[in-house]
Amino acid sequence: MEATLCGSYEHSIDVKGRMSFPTKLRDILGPEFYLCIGHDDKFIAVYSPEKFEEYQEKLSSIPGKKGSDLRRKLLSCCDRQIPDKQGRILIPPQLRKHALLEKDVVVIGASNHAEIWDKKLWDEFNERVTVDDLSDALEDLVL
Amino acid sequence: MEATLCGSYEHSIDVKGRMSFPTKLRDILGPEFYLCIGHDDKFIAVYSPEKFEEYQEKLSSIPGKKGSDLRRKLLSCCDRQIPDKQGRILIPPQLRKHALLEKDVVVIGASNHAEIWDKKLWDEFNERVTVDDLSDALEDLVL
DNA sequence: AAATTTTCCCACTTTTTACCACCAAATCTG
DNA sequence: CAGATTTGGTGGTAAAAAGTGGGAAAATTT
Repeated sequence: MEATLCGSYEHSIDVKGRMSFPTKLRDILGPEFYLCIGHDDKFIAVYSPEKFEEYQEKLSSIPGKKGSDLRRKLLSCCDRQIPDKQGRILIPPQLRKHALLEKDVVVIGASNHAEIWDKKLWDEFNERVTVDDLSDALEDLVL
Repeated sequence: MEATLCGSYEHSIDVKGRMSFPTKLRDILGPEFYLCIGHDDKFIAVYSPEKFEEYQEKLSSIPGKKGSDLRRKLLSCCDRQIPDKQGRILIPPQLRKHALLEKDVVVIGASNHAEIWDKKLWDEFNERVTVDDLSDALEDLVL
């Protein structure tokens, strides 16, 4: 079993559109990974090649017009990234726009994938979603 | 069956954010462990890699937006720690904030995990919760 | 072919991490 | 019971790694 992606890391996008990707997450994800549209909020989802493969297969299994529209929409934004020697990646403009990334960003680990958030939006998320609010869901979680 | 984590140990966090982790608990937990948000009070929960794995899998099983919010919220704060040669670990700022850790802390063993409390909060807990108050739950407990 | 954009790499700065040495407390031994 | 030894805890320093800015080379476009 591969290690779990976790933790949060603050970085910033420079004038060239580059951002350094957290070393600890890179160590787990491997030398290359895929940037995709995040589904249930405004962020960029980061998958290892294996996870990306799974993602794609799931997409392919959706039938009809809805399926092909979805594939078009989602896959057209995906981008394979190989960090440079300094561990930086380039954020494509469409994804940057989708996730509303300005300058300061937060990268978080979320078990099988990572997520890139604009810092402001992440701070808002953290204010909006508190551990107390989720406590009912947490009751079953005690080890 | 591995040994039970128990006892309480007073330590303090130095200017660098380091604290020495009790030797007796380290001997049981092993060479590395995970720091996570404590759920039902203000503290840091400490899990062995195996327990953390379980924790993560339980989290992954929660469906829907609530599930992904929960994973985001909780896993973004988790941190894998390997104590240095002196047995010290580094407390990440978010977790320190969550558990309201100032300088003096108490580490307690709680069977399958450990907990890091701010000393003040732990003292308050001990005043608030007495064995007498819990006596009804204790009746079935006689060996 | 010139200019602009993109990619890759170098070097400096800052942060992090690992190690070393000292101090205190507890334990052991004569 | 007292000195000695070992073990655990703390502060500080040095080395390593990560992060950032900038510049040169390659590729692309006009």
